[in-house]
Amino acid sequence: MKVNKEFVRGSTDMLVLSLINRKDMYGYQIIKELKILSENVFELKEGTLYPILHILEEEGLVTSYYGETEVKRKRRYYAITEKGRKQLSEKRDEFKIFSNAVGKVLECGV
Amino acid sequence: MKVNKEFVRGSTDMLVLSLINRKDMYGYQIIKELKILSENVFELKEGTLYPILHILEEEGLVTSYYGETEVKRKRRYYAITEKGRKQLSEKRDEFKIFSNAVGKVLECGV
DNA sequence: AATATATGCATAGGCAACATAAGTATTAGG
DNA sequence: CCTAATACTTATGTTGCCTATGCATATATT
Repeated sequence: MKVNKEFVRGSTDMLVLSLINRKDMYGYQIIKELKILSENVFELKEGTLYPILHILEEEGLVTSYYGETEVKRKRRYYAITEKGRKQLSEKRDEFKIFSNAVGKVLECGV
Repeated sequence: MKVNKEFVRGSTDMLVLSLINRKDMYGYQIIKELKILSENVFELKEGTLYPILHILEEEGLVTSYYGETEVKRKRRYYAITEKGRKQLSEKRDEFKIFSNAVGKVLECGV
């Protein structure tokens, strides 16, 4: 993790949803692709991600299923739901409001 | 507070330092001006801010003094230190890295 | 063949940042 | 005179995430 973890707090759900929104994904894959996409800024721990996925599923934002033929190793894939897409959209908007506000405060203090 | 509080977590110190960097300020004033500057996005609670100010002072990032003549009411003013300016600059850079990374992840998921 | 490394998932336990909430005291305005 | 705003303080609780560990399988290395 390249940045203070406290910054990331609160945006993890949104980031995970955003990845799953592209395509169905399994946990381990989410960790790897998030690291690559963010250019090593985000390095989710397994102990962080898996509980989040379980909660997202409980809340009906994603559904899950076992990957079939491709590999023998068990993989639980997650797919975003309509509710999840809506939530993602809201979070995305909220984040923009947030980061714009931070920008305003930081600029004036220069 | 217009946005999920969890987004704000981790950036509070930076925001407070940024305000104090403009000019010496007292606690109550910080709350009010932060609200105005951010256009109601950030609404710090007293129970959040004052402990933060005390910690910033302990860490040598700010110093404090009692306001003198202007008003009778006691006001503890906070001033940023050299160490505080350095810290602010680092946090600012970190936040840019963070928000750029979020941008990358969100964009690709559209 | 034995070992290490990567893949893949799971969960108990703890920390620290912040919110909640309540308290004290002074001043301004109706 | 009484309410609202100003100004600061502190205890207690919540929660998102990390740490740490465990399990199991597949691949690479030696």
